[in-house]
Amino acid sequence: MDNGITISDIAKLVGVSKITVSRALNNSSLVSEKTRSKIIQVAKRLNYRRNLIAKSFATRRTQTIGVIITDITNPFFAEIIKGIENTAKQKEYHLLLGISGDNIEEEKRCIEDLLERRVDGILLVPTHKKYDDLEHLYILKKEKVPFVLVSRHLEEINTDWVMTDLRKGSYELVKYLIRLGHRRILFIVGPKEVTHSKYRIQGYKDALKKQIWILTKD
Amino acid sequence: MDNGITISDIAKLVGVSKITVSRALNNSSLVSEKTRSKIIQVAKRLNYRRNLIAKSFATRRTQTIGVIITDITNPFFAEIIKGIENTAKQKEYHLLLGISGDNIEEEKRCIEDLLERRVDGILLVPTHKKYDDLEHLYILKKEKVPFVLVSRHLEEINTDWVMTDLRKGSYELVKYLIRLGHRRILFIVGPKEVTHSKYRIQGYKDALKKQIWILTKD
DNA sequence: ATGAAAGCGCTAACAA
DNA sequence: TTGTTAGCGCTTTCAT
Repeated sequence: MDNGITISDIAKLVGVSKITVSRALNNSSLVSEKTRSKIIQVAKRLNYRRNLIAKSFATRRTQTIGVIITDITNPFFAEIIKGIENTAKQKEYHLLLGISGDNIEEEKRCIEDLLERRVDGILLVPTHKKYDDLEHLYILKKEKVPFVLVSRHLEEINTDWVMTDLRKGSYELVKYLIRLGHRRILFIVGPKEVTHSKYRIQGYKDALKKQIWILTKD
Repeated sequence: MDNGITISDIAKLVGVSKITVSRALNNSSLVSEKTRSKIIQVAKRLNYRRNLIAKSFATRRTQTIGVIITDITNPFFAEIIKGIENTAKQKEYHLLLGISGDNIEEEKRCIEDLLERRVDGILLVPTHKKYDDLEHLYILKKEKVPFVLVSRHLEEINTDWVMTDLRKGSYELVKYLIRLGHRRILFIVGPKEVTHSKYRIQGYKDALKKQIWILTKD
């Protein structure tokens, strides 16, 4: 599976210690340019490939962030993943993917999995189903796992979150229709106990309240 | 980040050796039921969580498969990811995600990343752009990394691959139109140097050759 | 600028 | 059934 070359092999060939090889390969300033270039040269010749598992084990950091979404088939989330992956890549981070299927039990399992795998942090799109069991999120807080909620915000959990401005979105939408001259606007939303729906309805109402639009046309 | 509990802690508390704890937690039959239940009980009490990094390091297996796709925004690939994740989960495997952006250099980088992270295998949707530099795939072969090509097949690389039957697909498509009575059928495909297009054109021609359809109607 | 020793948390191989 | 020893490949700490 791997070619089996480790820093020890390089160290022997170059005639230095493992740690010097490690330093050279990690751009530490504690290595002379001469030894560094020698080391890098040998590393290339042997097709050395760092073992990130060993590194993670030693440093206790995985350079990995776990991403849990409800449904990758939803273009909205696909787009989000794309964005995450893009900036993660720039920071040399990797993505461990979990799909909850919008199911609370599965969501919990995903989180446990990611913790076992020692991700450095978690991005979570929580289930949209109503649930009162927030234990898994409290665990994240308690164990100081950095995490941010995506696309849904839970009042009870004090953590960072990102979300589209739904209220403003539907406000703009309705405003647009009003400007076109429409007066009787039917607004169809999802289940009204879901916060998303509430925000949207709010925006709808906002717009209706300002029927002023009809007159001003900007 | 983690709660810091290791099998050593459990071992001390229960009064057994680490390896016994390890065995108990891994459902080995080399532990008496009595000790096992004691161990599991203590593990639960301490909120023990296995360190999969340490395990991977020791066993040299990560239980992770790398998936490289060109574009997650494409519903076709999103659907594929969903399927992969679904069966991976059942086998207690995890997905490390790479997005190549349909770019050969990025594809190479993704592969190198996954190898550094010591994935157990790779599923690759290769770039659809024409390229002659297959070095990275040869490396996979040489180092015996299990990998399978998805949605594109490269003649030069002797490996497993999965793909939709494009030829049959467009054959069915055209056959359908013919049966409806259409005679002059325009067929629009992508760049014709892409194998995908070739297959589709082939299916188109297949159908035209059998204009028999018109008569038989099944 | 370089190195020696220890350790990260687990499992493999061998004993008992 | 249980334990001992060693080791996975790297980094950390402390010397030199």
